Amino acid sequence: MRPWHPSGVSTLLGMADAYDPQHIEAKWQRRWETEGAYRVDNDDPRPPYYVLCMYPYPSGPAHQGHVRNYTFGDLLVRQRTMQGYAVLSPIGFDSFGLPAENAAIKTGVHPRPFTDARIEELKSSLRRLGASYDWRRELHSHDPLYMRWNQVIFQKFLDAGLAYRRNAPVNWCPGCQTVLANEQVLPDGTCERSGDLVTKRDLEQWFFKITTYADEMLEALDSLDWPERVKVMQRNWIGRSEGAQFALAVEGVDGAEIEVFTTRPDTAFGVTFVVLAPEHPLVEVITAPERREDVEAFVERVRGESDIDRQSNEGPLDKRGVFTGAYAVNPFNGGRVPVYLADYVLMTYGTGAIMAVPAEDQRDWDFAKAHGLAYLRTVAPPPGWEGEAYTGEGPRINSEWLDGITDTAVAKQRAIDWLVSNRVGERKVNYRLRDWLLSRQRYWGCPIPVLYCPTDGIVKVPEDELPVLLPDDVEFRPGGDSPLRHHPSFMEATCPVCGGPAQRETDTMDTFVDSSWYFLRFCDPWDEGEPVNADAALRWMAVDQYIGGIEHAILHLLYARFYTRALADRGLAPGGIREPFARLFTQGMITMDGSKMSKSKGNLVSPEKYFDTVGADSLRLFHLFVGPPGDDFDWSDQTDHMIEGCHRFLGRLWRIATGSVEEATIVERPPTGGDVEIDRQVHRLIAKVVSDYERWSYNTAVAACMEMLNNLYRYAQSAEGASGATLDFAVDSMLTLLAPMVPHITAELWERRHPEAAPLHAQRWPEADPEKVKVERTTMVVQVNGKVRERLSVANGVTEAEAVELSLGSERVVEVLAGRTPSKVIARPPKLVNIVV
RNA sequence: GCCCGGAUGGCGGAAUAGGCAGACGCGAAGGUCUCAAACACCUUUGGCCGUGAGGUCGUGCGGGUUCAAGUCCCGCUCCGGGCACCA
Repeated sequence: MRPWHPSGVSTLLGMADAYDPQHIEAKWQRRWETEGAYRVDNDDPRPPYYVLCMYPYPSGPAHQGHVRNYTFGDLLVRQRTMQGYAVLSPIGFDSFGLPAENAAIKTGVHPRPFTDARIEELKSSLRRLGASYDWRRELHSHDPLYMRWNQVIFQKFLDAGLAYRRNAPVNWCPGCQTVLANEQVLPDGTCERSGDLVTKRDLEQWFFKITTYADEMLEALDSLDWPERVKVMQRNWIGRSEGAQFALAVEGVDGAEIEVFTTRPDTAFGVTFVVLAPEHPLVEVITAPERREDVEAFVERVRGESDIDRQSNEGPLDKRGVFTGAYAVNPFNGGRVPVYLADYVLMTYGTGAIMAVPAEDQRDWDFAKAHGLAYLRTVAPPPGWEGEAYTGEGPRINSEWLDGITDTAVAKQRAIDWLVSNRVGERKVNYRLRDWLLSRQRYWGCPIPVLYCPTDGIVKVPEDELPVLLPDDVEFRPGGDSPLRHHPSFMEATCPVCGGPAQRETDTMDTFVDSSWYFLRFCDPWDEGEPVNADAALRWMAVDQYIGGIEHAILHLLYARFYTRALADRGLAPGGIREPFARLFTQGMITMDGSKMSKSKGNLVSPEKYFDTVGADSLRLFHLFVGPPGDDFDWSDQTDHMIEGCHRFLGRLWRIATGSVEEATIVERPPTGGDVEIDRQVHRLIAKVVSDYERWSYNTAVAACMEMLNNLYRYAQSAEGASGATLDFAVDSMLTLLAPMVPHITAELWERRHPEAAPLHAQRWPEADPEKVKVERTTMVVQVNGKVRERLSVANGVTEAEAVELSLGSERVVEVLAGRTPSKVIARPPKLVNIVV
């Protein structure tokens, strides 16, 4: 059916059925899937493009945050496909994790069927949204095959020393009944998941040596096309600091040396005391007998403090430290300085001991003051300085061979040179980043594939026995102790080395392990010989566009960067692949009354009811239109109205594309000025939408389409009527531009208009004719003293002289000037002339 | 404390390179169609003054640069995020 009556003047009311989103959305979803429209093979000849949204934790039907995330991703998939790329668009589910296990404890339903049901619900939502994936590549982290590779990789890391086990003070969440990585503890000392106060425990735990890559990951950040704030967060988290490390001998204690790390070796002549962390192993060795009682009481008190107490820099400083009675010798000048303990010195950073220079460090100053300790300036403050510690630039003093040097960098270098040549110290770089604690004392995760043998120690489960699966016949009890610890047939094993009885590891892996390499597996999820197929990875990696929430700025994104490198260096992925995600986009959160939507708050707004009423296209359009994709959006009473507004727009699109606009007049005629103007507007629209898509400005792209549609209605309803050819070109162009945003309605309308042509998703992305994008005439603003007084229509190529002449000659300007002579005229043809009097 | 980001009508937001502030949408008011409603459509919609033409003020606050500032500079306020005894 051709939409416009082919001859003469006609009114086309009631020629077509009304817009019925439910019907057409189901139809096209079915068709895309049976056709495999978004399947892509690894030998596809088109240029590759990899789009990935962070795979979701399956918590049931989608919420608005999912809708937003997957709409952005789907838009890009569809647009790049129309642009001629082979687009890899996989999806999977981050299906291990605590909520399923907590549900099991509460209801008795095993996590596996529980999780599988939630996955089906979420998949149904994604399908109803119209998101286009290569479903053949679907991946679940709890799939035995994926678990197997997870375990193989773990063992390779173990062989390489990248995974290791040690006893360490670790973060324990009483709510989750498990340990947490540092990254999972919020700044206020609570668990990022449960909100419970995290405590410290000494436990044997598994770690990944992420610190090996600290420097490389820090440096490579510069090369990533990521939001600057995410890069800043990662830089801070890695926390590189350069300095020196050296030892101070302890007076009267043979062999006892205190290693300190400092970023200011240039101030070492000003050391007036040394401070150890209360947990420092030397404390017992060096404490003087007469100080023992006080020191032990102090250590005991600090041990009982939570991390938060310890890190809150309140409380009187004289109570936060204690004298050990020992003295250390400063190698720089032989100075004898007292050794203190203080709770603010952390055993986990640097060497657990610091040299204190009160004159150049405010903390040390405060501590010195509270304990009546001396200070010695080694950097001369400027004249008239009345402050306390001075951390600025100035000439060195009281520092023997450093005296007179003003440049801090030079002084540091000299100090380090001195340390090295005298063999008392070295240059040293320290990081805030700690190794990644990956073991979890929970059931619903990937088992760590090792055994403990009384004779052979830690032994890998033989590869042909992998994966170590989770037993199903387990009992979930309140209190949260891992059911694996109460499952004899799981725990009892045979040592593959000696054949004797061994005990199986009952800890499972942090679920962030699963998500640290899934994007590599997607490249070839069928490979049965190795976790990552090298050819496929070389073809698709890195992910060209990764899309997800800002909440993963550190956790997931840092772990994935580590894993990619670690796999590459172990030969498990091509060595050239260092960075997993070339471009990252972090979309804003959907909030309600300013706080995050969540099941527990009961403020979820289900997308399902919109699918059932206005349809997925209207909801998608709303999420694209409502504001910049990177900004948060607060859901409110008004939101439904805005969604209806988007639905209204689609209704108008439907009517104009099916030729059922009231009082529209369509004519066949040689092009008039009005026809040409509409044609030019369409080309400008194409150019705008294309550039808006590239700069993540979907809201303005939608606005431009709405404006165009308004113009088309005015055009079609005008007295002169619309040219059928012009209108057809305009409508077809709009359908193409809108296809990535609202795929169902556009596909349906395209099919109705062009039943014999290829479907819309197989059409080429339009290109604007640069000649037609150019503007011929512009409205030039004429200002007098910076105030707009007149608008003149001028040719685009108007010269400066012409523009000035036109402006000064305009009736209105003459009137406003009222005889005054301009002192200055600024002309910026063809946009603006400003006359100054 | 340090580092990022932000503040524009009643609301969400636009202004991409210093050059027409408020695009587009929502809401509101009035109207057309209808027996009525729904749908749809039309008009108005930053404040103040003015019947009108028009004038004037206006982008968190105070200064500045410029012919011209939401945009640049200096100094603040408030909101959001990150880091924080890290030696």
